[in-house]
Amino acid sequence: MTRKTRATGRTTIKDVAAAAGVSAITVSRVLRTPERVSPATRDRVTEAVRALDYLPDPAASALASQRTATVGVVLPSVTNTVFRDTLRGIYTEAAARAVQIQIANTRYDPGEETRAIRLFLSQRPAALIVTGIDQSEEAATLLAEAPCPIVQITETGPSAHDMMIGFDHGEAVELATRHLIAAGYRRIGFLGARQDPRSLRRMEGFCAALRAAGLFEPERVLFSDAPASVTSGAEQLGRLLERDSAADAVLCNNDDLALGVLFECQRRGLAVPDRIGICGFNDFEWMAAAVPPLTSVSTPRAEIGRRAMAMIGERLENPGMAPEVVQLDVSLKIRESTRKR
Amino acid sequence: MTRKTRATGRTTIKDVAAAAGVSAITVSRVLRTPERVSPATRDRVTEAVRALDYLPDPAASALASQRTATVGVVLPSVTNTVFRDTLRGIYTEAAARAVQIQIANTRYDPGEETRAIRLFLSQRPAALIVTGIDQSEEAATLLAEAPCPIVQITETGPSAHDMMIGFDHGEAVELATRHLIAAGYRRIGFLGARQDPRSLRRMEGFCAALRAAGLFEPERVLFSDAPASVTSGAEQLGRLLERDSAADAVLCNNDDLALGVLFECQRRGLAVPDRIGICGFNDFEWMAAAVPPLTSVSTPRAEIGRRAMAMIGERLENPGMAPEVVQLDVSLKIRESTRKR
DNA sequence: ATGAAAGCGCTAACAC
DNA sequence: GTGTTAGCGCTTTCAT
Repeated sequence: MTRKTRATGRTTIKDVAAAAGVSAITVSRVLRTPERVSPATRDRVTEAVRALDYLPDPAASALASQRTATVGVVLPSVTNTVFRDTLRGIYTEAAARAVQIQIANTRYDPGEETRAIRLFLSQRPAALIVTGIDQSEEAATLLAEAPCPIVQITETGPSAHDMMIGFDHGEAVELATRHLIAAGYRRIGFLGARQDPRSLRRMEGFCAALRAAGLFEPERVLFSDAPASVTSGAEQLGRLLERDSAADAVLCNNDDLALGVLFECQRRGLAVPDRIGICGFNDFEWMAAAVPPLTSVSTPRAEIGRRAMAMIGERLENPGMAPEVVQLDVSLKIRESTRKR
Repeated sequence: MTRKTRATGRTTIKDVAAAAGVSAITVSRVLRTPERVSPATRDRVTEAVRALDYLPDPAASALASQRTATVGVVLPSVTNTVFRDTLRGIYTEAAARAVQIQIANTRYDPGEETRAIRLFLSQRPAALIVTGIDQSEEAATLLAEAPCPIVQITETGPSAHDMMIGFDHGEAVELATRHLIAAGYRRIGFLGARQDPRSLRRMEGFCAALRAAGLFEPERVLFSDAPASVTSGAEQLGRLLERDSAADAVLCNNDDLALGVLFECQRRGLAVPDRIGICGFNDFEWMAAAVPPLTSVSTPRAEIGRRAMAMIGERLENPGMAPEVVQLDVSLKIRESTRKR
């Protein structure tokens, strides 16, 4: 016995092959391309797989085929409700296909994003989903050369690496701002939290709409360093009113802030919508349930996740496909909080 | 040239070895156990790794070593804020260690949970994190025989598969219920959403506390089929008041429901806390910011994630370690919503 | 401290 | 439609 062997105790494809009286490659074919195997053989193999409770080793498969069934998802945050909804969409669609999801959390740091992309690519993912359009130069190069489908989500823009699905953040906020102006508000403030690229583009949409109406006033644009929260929304309303005690509406860069603003108005006895109008962004579930119901920009977060995954699925089935770039619509949910009398 | 080769274009450990003038195994050692390599060799190899921009192939490594650096996390939901916070804790701690996270979303289905555990185990994870203590018999067997550390999170209980970290859900709600009784409420309702095992144990804690005080009334216990939401909290308050128009407090099985109850009270002009007392569960950020601030049971969600990951790290470094079972404390945040005059 | 050889479990390539 | 053979890139084992 000079043979050395590293027995792992694992049930392997050879065990199944032996049990079914075929060769290993036939088992492999039954599992991956059953249509290329005769029905009789297929049944025997299937039965042996079940009898032995065989599960293929994904590492061996990845090594041999240079492919995995893992889709890497690069997100700036796993905490943020926005991405939570997108993730839900991704998981929903992934469940239908035989893919695994692996998430990298970059904490809004381009360096971490680049590292995550490198790491994912070293694992030969089936596809990659990355957030936004502001990758570092290095990351952009990696993505350009990547041998797998790439979907950029959340935002659309020029020069897609491959596929893209999202909406125009600046335009979405312009829409909301024009609504506030049309509703009769004149001294409108903007409350923002973390300044990621999409927040900034939303702020720009706000400024553009007000400038067009001759109502822009930079001191009414506030950003806090803290991540968005209900508490910080309340605080920021206070700061806005210190700067302009006659401010009559706020566009909140997200709904946590809007809820905080509502509470602060209740605390100070400021009537919503007559004294202060409130508009949020994202249309989280509580906006419609609040008293009064709060106007918000409804964003297709789950749909982005779902369709990103669906686009990947289609591409994997049909690699020749032209890369899609999908621009989704947002809709403004006008509710009582901006119905000034 | 009859040799057939499946050139992948990838930079491999052999390329690094050649560049550094050593053998492949030495490169492997520098990467995994640098202390066993002489400093001079180590430097040459490190330099070659950088020069060639070498990243090891995790699939090849997994196959050869029968190990991966992936920690599988089995969660009933990626949507629920509770698990979002736990995930944040897991990612926070994982960033410090060189592990990847892979999440399986079971949608509260024991069958899917079992399948997810089987699938993870077929990938030889570095460790597994599973939610709760109610695994199927099959899953329990798999976990018992698993060759890697296991942490059960969110809840503690008897017969841990291995390690455990969580808190006692029944006791947490008993605490809150006793507070409501002590605050002077007598006709207390319970509002619940999805009936997962932990929700049920919380409801039992509620019932136990009321029975002990002679105040239990089954018709004041409500569960909805819908997942927890602000909207459903508002609806359920309505249903509770239909059943008992003199109900004077609600214990909400989570904070989304509590927020909905607050809004419904505002809508109906029911004074909080004097006409209706409100207590939530989890202490989400908005509870303290609401008007009035809402009492809630603060649960250590992020800490559970963080420490679960930390326990895994310690165990991987020191496999002899005795399995820890950690029971964390919850604390009741008493706020104005239960300060009846 | 370093290396040679073998093998982890699977699939690509080619043959029949 | 099925099988043979080699090899994916790494690490284990054993030797020096």
